[in-house]
Amino acid sequence: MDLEQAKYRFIQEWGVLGSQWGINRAMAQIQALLLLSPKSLTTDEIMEELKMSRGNANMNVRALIDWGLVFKEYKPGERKEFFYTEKDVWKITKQVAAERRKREILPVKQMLNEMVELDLGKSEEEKEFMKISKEFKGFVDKMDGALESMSRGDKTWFMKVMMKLLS
Amino acid sequence: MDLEQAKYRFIQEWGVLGSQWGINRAMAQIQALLLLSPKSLTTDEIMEELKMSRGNANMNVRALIDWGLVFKEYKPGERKEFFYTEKDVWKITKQVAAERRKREILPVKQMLNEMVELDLGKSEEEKEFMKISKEFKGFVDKMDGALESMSRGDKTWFMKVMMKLLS
DNA sequence: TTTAATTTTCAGAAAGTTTTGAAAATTAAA
DNA sequence: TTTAATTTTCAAAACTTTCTGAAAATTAAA
Repeated sequence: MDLEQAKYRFIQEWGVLGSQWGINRAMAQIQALLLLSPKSLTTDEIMEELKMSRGNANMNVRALIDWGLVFKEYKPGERKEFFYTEKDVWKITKQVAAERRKREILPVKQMLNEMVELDLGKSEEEKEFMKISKEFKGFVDKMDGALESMSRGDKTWFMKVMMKLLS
Repeated sequence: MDLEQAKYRFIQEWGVLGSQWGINRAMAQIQALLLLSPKSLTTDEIMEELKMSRGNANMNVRALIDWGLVFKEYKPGERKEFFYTEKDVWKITKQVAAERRKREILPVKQMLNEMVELDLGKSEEEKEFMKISKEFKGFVDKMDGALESMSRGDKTWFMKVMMKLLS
């Protein structure tokens, strides 16, 4: 297997993983390409390497920038924009955790907060609803705390929350 | 907000969360419905409550059973099958972690194992490829170890692996 | 200023996923 | 055995997401 084949395999696999995690394939592939590239790349190079349209490349580079995973660079004498990615896998993880927390956990927390405030509990069904809502709220709050400390990079706090979560 | 509205909101929100995590909406909604129900439900009740077709209900109940999250029950004198779900949120989490690990992490681990075995390293690009592959392999292996101990329910081991991951 | 390079946007097309509904298969009661 | 209830399957339809490509907007060199 030569570099081209290996790169292709890496990028494909990363794309599949991304799509299973709610990150679109093109976005994951662009990130993989930038990860493997020792230098920053232009939109045209991304298009060429990944065989995708300008629109697609542009939109997904923007999305990666929004996620705080990719950065723009200007080179002296060059008109085009160059893109590079964060390569520290732990920083990437923290960044993704922070973003997903904001986008996904927060709405669920909000919903559960509304639920536990309700004054239901007459019927069997209502009792079950309140019970599950409370249990889930407790869990989601702890999980969120763990994620929050993780994205803050506070290891001690993270371990503490994890211990609580596990007990 | 009465029970019906609250239930509806809970189920909808759970469906959205599911779809962001690669679990399809119907599957997440069925799980939510069963979570909130104090008794086990038939396919017809699921269809009725969630306004979905028999085919869809059947397929997704099967999928939940495959994931080890839902169980079948036969009631004496009843012809129909009744379904109920695991309600312990921590057990659910472990189960999901175990399944996703099997389905998603394993292929990536395998790919990375192939990559680090390659004998590349002449050009700058090849060096970068090997470097990133090795770093990612290290990270994914540790993450996988954490997940594995989590799904085994081995808290001590989980904390140990997490400590390593964080340092 | 023009002009040319580059980036962004977005409507429509393509691709992918989910859902339906009805027919086929299975199961168990009569 | 029938017969009827129930579950499963799957082709086609509906829906959702992603992608393209060309036009519009922006940027900066000439």
